[in-house]
Amino acid sequence: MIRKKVKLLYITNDSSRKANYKKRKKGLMRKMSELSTLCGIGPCAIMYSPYESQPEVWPSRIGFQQVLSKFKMIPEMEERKNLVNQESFLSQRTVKVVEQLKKDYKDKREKEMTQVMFNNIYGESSSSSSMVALPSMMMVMPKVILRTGTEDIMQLDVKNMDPMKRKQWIMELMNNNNNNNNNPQTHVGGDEMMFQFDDNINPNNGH
Amino acid sequence: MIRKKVKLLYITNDSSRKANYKKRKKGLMRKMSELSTLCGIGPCAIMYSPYESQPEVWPSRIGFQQVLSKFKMIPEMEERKNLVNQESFLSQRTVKVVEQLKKDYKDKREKEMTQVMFNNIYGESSSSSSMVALPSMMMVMPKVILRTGTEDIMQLDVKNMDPMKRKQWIMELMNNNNNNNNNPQTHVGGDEMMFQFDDNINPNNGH
DNA sequence: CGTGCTATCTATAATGG
DNA sequence: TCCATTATAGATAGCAC
Repeated sequence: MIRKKVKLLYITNDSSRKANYKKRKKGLMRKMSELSTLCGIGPCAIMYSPYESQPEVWPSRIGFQQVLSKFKMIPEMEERKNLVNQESFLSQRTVKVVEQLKKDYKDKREKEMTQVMFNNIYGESSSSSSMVALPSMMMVMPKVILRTGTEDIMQLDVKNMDPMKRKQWIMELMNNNNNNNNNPQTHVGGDEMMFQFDDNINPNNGH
Repeated sequence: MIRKKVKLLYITNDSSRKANYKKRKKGLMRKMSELSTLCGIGPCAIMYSPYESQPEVWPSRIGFQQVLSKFKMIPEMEERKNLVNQESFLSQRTVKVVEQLKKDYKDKREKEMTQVMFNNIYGESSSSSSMVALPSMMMVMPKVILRTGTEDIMQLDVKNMDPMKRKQWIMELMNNNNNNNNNPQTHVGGDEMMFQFDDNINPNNGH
């Protein structure tokens, strides 16, 4: 019998927490199953817990694999471009630079990452050290991922970047946090670039 | 008002199915969030649907990757540290710096990301653009994620980074590929830094 | 199409075995 | 520790707009 409404806090009691976990996991899996049936979609989930040696995977490792294989690490570039612009997460200048980089590397990166992810996950059982089994393309380092928003991820391969672009990008990165004023203008002067960003975003959607 | 208990069958009516999907997806995400909070675990889910151009991913693409990384390969942090060294993904110096940064920001970042994702998901219903409803902390840019291996992700908040560390890190990043020799010295010249990159990486792991 | 409502169904907190 | 119970909190189907 429920005595109180849920307090959304970490359950400190070990056994209580575990019991709660098992109950809710069951409910969660049922919900996923229902959603799958009702709407004909293929959701999947993973849960790691200290209570089980193996991660909970739904609908199954096979189903999981199938869904994952579709997973694209990089969303539509066009959509993101607009988003970045509209919300002014980056200055126009940065957007310009980054967009160019994205255009250059998008397809290549997508394919590589998807493939690597796939291999990475399913190479597990056959090798005790999967890292060394990774495709050689993953050996080139570093990669940099720039988050421009919650879901807005850009993967930039610094190594394979054009030298000029790389320099540009890095300068952008380094100067990004220097200023809090509202001047969106970017002073670009070759090797002496100054970038100014506005950290105070004012979404213009009225809420 | 509910008129009948759910018939667990595929909903043939398109709009009804979509409406059902959205409602249940929201509920599912909430349940996951609750489970995450209550039990301190890191579940993740991905949903493909014809209703959205992008797959729904929870807690985020980043979180998704992080959980996936556990699912598959990443042994322990210590092992990875050695692995990185052994395979010369990064110079000794870079490893050192990066490890320190990870220690400094890991926990903070994780908590923020989880919270932000939760808000993002649940701000959805009250706003046509959930992105702008994100806590202001997400507005600070950029974040940099350094991939030191397939799944080895470090999230560094460049803006909030200590100035010295930021500089250090960035210099490391920029100089990472300069030398395959063992000279850890980095030429740092304040505002007049020189950037050099060596595009020909030769991982010494033999393949 | 989406949002809000609410009667009704479902999940589950606390308990007992 | 696990399973069963049960009353209450929470999720949501159908409808109005």
